Amino acid sequence: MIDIVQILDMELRHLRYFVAVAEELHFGRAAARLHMAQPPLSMQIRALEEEIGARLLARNSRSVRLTPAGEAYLAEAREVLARVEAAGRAARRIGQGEAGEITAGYMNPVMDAVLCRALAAFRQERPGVALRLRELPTPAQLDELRGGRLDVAFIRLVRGRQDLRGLEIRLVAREPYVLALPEGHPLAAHDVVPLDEAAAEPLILFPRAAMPALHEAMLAALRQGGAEPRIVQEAPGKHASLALVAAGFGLCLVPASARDWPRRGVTLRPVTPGLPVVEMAAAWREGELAPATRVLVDLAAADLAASGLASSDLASA
Amino acid sequence: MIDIVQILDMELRHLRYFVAVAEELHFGRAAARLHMAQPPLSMQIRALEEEIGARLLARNSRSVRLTPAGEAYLAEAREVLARVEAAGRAARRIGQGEAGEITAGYMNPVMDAVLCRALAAFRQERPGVALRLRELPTPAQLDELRGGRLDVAFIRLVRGRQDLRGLEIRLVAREPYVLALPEGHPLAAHDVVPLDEAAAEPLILFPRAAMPALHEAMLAALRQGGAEPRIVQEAPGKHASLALVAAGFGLCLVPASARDWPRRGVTLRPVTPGLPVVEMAAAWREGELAPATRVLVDLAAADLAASGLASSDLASA
DNA sequence: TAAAAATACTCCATAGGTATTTTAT
DNA sequence: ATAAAATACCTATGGAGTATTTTTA
Repeated sequence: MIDIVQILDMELRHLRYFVAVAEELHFGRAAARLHMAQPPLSMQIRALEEEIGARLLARNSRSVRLTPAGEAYLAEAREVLARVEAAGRAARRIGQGEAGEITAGYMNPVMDAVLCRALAAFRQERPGVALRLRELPTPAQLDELRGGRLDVAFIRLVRGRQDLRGLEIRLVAREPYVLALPEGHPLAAHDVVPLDEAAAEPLILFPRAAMPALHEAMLAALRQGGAEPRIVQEAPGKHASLALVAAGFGLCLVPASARDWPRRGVTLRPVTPGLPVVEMAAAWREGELAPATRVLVDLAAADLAASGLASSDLASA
Repeated sequence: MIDIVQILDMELRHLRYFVAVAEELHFGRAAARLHMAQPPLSMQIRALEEEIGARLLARNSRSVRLTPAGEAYLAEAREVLARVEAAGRAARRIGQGEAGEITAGYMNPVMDAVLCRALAAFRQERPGVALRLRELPTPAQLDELRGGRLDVAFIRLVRGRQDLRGLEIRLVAREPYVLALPEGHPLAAHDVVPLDEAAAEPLILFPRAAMPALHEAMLAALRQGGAEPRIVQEAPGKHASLALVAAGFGLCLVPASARDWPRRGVTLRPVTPGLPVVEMAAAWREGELAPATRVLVDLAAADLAASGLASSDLASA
C-alpha cells in the first residue's frame, strides 16, 4: 500500500462555517448563527481559502459577496454536508436493524414449515430491510455461512452429525411426519394411523442421496413393526410424491406442513409415534447476529415458542 | 432564518481515520499509515461510532472486520472525501481562471474589430473556461454589468457621455472609418481619398437611432468641407450598407475591420483625417476582474498594444 | 463616522503521545 | 505466550474568546 501523506487538513467545520457565511453574507451574523465569535470565524474562513488556494468570498468592510469559485464551492459544500449526515443516519439504521440487507439461506422444507410465515411477518415489521434468499442443501449453507456469504442459515438439524463449531443455532421448528393416503384408502378410517399398519403398505420415499441421515432414520422407524418396508417408488420431492400417492402407487410420509397445500385425491393422517421428527434451526456465526437478522430468527421461532415447547437455545455442538 | 443548532461535531478527520482502518483492518497499521499512534486512533473511531450511534467495526484483539453498517459507511466516507478534494481543486481552478464560466457582453462592431480574434486565442489559452456571449447595445451592457449578469462588457466608448462610475475600463481598439466605393468609382483612384471629396458624394449612413452620438459626430465631420452631406439612404447594418454601395446607390463609411470581409463590387479606401475614430473598451466592475476574464481582456487589447499605441488603462470617469 | 472585517493576545479543550492493562487465541 | 486493542494519564497544538485596530463607504 502506497503511503499517501494526507497534507490537507481541511475539516467539515470549515465547510459548515463557509456555508453559514455564504448564506448570511455577513461574518457577524454567521458567527451568531454558529454560536461563536466573529474573529475565529474570519480566521477559519481564511484558513479554508488558503487551503484551497482561491478566494471564496469577496469581502470589504461594507459587504460580503461570493466569488465564482465560492459559488461553485458552496454547492459542493452543501452537498458534502448533507451526504455526511445522510451517511451517518443510514449507517445507524443499518446498525439498529431498521435498514440494510440480510442474506438468508434455507433448506427447502424449512420454507414450508416456518419461513413462509416468518417472511411475511418480517416484511411488515422491517420494511426497510431487503431480504436476499438462497435455497441450498444444509452442508452448502454451513459453508456459505462460515464464508460470510450468508448472514443466517435455516437448516435441518441432525444432532451429532453436523460440525457446528463457531456457529450458534436456535431451534425454529420440530416437524412430525404425517401419512399421505389415496382418498378412500382403508387406513384413512383411523384418526391416527398405527405406524406398523402404514409400514406394511407399499411406500413412496425420497431418494437416499437427498438426505441420507433422514433416509436411514425413516427406514429404521418403519422396520420397528418387524417387516421390511416395501419402497415401490422413489420420488424427487414432496409434490411429486403426493402426485404418485393420488395415482395409487402407494402411501407416503410427508412433513406435516403439507397441510398447507392440500392436494386433490390425497388424504393426510397423523401416525402413532415412532417416526423421526425433523428439527429445523437457524444458524449464524458466533456473536454475529445482527439486530435485523435477530428479528427474522425470532419470527421464524415464534410458532415453536407459542406451541408451549421450551424454546431454549441449543448449545453449539 | 431558523436557528438550527449543529449538534454533530463529526469531522473529516473521523472519515479519514475510519477509511484507513477499514482498508487495513488493523488499528496499528492504520495508525502507522496515518502517522499517528494507535490509542488516539482507537479513540477517534470510537467517537465516530458514538456520534453515528452504530458500531462500524467489529473488533476483538485478533481481528478487525467491517459491520454491515461500516460497509455502507465506508463507501460514503470515500465518496465524501473524494468530493471534498475535488471541490477544492475545482474552486482553485476557477479562482485561478483555469476553469469556470465567463459571461461577456459585446457590441456588434467590437466583434469584428477585435473579439473574433481574441475569442480564438482565448479558446486556445483557456480551454477549461466556458464563454457565454451576449450581443447587446452599450447602455444595456452597462446595466447588465452592474447587475452582475455580465462579467465583462465590450462597449463603444463615448468619452464624457457615459456613466462609468463603479466600473473600470480598458481601451481595446481604436478603429478608423474607411470609405467604401463601388468598383471603378473615380475617387478610387486616390490612395487616400480627401475627406471633402468623399463628403460631396451621395452617402449611405446608419440610422441615427442606432448610435446617436456617433451619428452626430459623423455628420459634423462630413460638414467640415462646408457643404451639407447628402444622405441618400439609411441602412440598418454594415453588410446592408455595402450591398447598397455595390448596387451604386452611393458611398458609405464603414469601420476599417470591413477589410476582413471583402465584398465583390466594393472597393475600400482610407480617408484623410477628420472622421471620428471609434474607441472600444472592455469594462468590468471595479476590483472584480477575475483572472480568466483578465486574460480575455488582455487578448482583446493585444492588437492595440502591439500597434505601438500606449495601452495605458483609462481612469474610470 | 460608523459598521464590519481583520489583528493581537490569551486561554483551554481536546487531539495526539507514552505507558500500561486487558483480552482473546 | 503473544499480538493487538483498550485504558489511563499527560502534553501541547490550535480553535475560540476578548479587546483593539483597520478599512471604506
